[in-house]
Amino acid sequence: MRIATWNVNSITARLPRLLAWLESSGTDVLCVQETKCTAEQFPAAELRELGYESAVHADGRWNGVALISRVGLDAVVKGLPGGPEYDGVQEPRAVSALCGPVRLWSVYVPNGREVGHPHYAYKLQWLDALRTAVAEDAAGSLPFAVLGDYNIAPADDDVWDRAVFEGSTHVTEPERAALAGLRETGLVDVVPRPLKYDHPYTYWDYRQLAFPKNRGMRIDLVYGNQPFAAAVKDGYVDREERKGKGASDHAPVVVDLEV
DNA sequence: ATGACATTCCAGGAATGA
Repeated sequence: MRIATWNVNSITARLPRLLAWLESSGTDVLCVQETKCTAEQFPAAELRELGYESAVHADGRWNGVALISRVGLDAVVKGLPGGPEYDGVQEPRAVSALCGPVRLWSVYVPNGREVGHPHYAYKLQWLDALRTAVAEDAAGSLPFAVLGDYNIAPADDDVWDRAVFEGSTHVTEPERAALAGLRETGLVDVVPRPLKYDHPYTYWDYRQLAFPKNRGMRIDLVYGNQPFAAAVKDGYVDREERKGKGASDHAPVVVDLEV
């Protein structure tokens, strides 16, 4: 069973690439972030033609998450239970479902903008709510994983130049402590292998030739519980999908399971 | 360097991203 997570940066803009990639990669379940569409605009019909069902949690131009599966999509949960509000609304940043033998979450963790910004406090609150929401399944005996754009580089080695990120979000101690808190529930960081160079970066800025210079970050993560991690046979970052015109600024992270 | 680049909504420019 092949599962993957990919921040597509607009599923509408990425649709031709998404459909082609689903077929060429043979992905069974894809966790999507930043759909940037309403639920009505989501391309469920095009995906159904390829044999995939969709669970969508989206409300407009920002955020939006989905699960796309051809191996079942049951017991769908939309939204983060107990999640905080930003500017009075619960943004669509989490969706969960049972996909065949494994329960998966697709999450889009708030960016945080700047250290000290209200969005940064919101990011930490959101991660705390995520920990509470997944704790029971994380400690359970069924395979379970939380995949998505965490907007945090777990270690200094996960950014191309630590000095460049000094004092900015994505690398601060409180953000990394929130990730450690998630791991304390029983989740482990399933680190993919890079297909080129020596760091499994998953994001490269569109500007200043960041991708060809491999100035990237590893911020798209697969956090699985012990039964999930034990079933992992392989994992890699599909950097080929970051190439060329019309690419997202994130590459898919692919994980193969033997379940 | 109030940037770069891409996307959305909406009609030139703001908002967001990391």
